[in-house]
Amino acid sequence: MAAHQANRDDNLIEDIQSRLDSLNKSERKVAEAILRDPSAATRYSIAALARAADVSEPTVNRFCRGFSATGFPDFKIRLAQSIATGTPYVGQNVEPDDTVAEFADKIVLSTIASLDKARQALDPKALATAIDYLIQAKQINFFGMGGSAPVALDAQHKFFRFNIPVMSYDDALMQRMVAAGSSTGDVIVMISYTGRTRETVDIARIARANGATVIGITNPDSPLGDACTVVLEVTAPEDTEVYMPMSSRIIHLTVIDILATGVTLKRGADFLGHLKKIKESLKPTRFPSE
Amino acid sequence: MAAHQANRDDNLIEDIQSRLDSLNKSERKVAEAILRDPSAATRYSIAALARAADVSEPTVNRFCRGFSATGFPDFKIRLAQSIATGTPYVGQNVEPDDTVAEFADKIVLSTIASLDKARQALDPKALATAIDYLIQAKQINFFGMGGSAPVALDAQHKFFRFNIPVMSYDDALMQRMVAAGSSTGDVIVMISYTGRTRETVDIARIARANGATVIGITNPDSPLGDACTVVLEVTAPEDTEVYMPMSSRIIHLTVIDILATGVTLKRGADFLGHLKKIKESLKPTRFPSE
DNA sequence: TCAGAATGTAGTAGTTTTAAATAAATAATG
DNA sequence: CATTATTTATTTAAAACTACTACATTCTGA
Repeated sequence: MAAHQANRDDNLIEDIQSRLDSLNKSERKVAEAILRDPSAATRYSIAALARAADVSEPTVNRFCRGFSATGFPDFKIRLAQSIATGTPYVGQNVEPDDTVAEFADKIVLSTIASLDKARQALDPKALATAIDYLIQAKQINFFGMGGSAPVALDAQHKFFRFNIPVMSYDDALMQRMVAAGSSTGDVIVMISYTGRTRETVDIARIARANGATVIGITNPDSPLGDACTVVLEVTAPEDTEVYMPMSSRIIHLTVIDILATGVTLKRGADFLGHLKKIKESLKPTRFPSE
Repeated sequence: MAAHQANRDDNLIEDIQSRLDSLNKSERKVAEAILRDPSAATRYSIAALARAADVSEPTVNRFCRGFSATGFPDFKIRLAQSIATGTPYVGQNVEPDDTVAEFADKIVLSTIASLDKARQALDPKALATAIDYLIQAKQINFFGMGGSAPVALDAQHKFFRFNIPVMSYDDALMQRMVAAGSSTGDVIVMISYTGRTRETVDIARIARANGATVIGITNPDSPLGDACTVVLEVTAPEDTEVYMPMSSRIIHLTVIDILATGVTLKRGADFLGHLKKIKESLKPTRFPSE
């Protein structure tokens, strides 16, 4: 039952952009006027927007209905909602001559936007299944290579506090060895943005052949996705322009947070005491909080 | 008349909550009606909201102006904007009996909220300074202990692609040794959530005594903050209830992204070719993207 | 030229805002 | 302590504005 309910708060601005081609002359003028400065558009009256787009008021109204709003005010509300998440810099990439303040904003906002997308795409059922496996695990291993290695390490840190044997590996050889030596009751969490690294897929297959449970934090339509027991799909943004993984890792980390929280909750309240003890063990190493 | 002002894109819902006490009877009724279901409030007309709050229309209008809106429609827009970021679960923590879907949403939304806060708090000037130091660095070292170790590792991965000698250390002893062996032209980036770990502060002092530049990604009002050449302040949320660092790491990573992007941009366009080459070198290890 | 779609005009219904009037609350005075 | 004055809060009612509907006009392509 994937059945993710009605994409209520889907991003309106992106919607407008993607439908730009299929609009007729006047409506495109409206679309362009809005995209020129979306946040200003939320403050316009229908008359003001009509003037800005150089069309008549009913055209604006028709445009709004075209995006399944009941009318102009409703459209403005939806536009406003999509702005907070949907970035003031409408899906704009970092430009070479941006100021520091500008590109810093762009980066943070695009990260926020991808988190929001991930939120809508995450499947609670798959998460619940993954959490169940983790709770019952005899031993947990996090595998991540390259850019995903830090994510795996982070997961290790988090789960270490749970008193379960947990390790992370960033090296294909070690991963292969661990996978080969695994058995029923072991859980291996594989973190990969593309899900297309050959080694990774091999390793997942080996682990499963040995009876281990493999949880994938990756793209669901990938060879790795197919090889996993459960896939936590992370259809992350493309990150195409910049040649570095950016938001994907952050989404992966957030998924780790969710898993860790799920385990904590399911373990029950007494367990919180254990976490507190660990936290307090760190106190002597710190300066007092003035 | 309260001296509240110009908190432009500060979270309106939080604002309303925090000012609840300082409102008079009727206006509080309005506030409560809105908080009862903020997203419904965005769809109400002034008459409907007045009825829901059991007051007259002008009262609602005055209420809106009290929150520095020009009127009711403007207020609704701002409310709508703050809903996207400002979480449906208005500042709520994860509860033991939340469903998976619920707490997953809460975690993602609170992460989004802290990113947005961080965005407003980040100082572009400090960022620019840090980027300048990084560009001129002979060598870069990222130091992070415990929960910040993965962040340091991630930074190493990112900066490795820049062709600068870069390392990361998660171990206090190694950090101390590297700091002791550092000299002018070396840049050390210290990542710490609290900025109060004794060791960390020591290490920063040693490094500076040797002429190295120390960039701190940490709390600015901390001993570590004082010991740094530049501080990138990250007044992260408290994460108090759950005994694990959550959003703080993510903000740290985002700051790393910003620094890396800044370095890329300042290095100029020809440098993008270099990044592309690295990316392409990974192709043979992958399954084709069908 | 004509059908059909697209766009615009003008009037109407609906909503918000303003301004003046009333009610409530607080302070001051006998 | 009661009564009145004064301020503050709230509403009623009218004015201003905004968005919507129905119809007229203008385009477009056959």
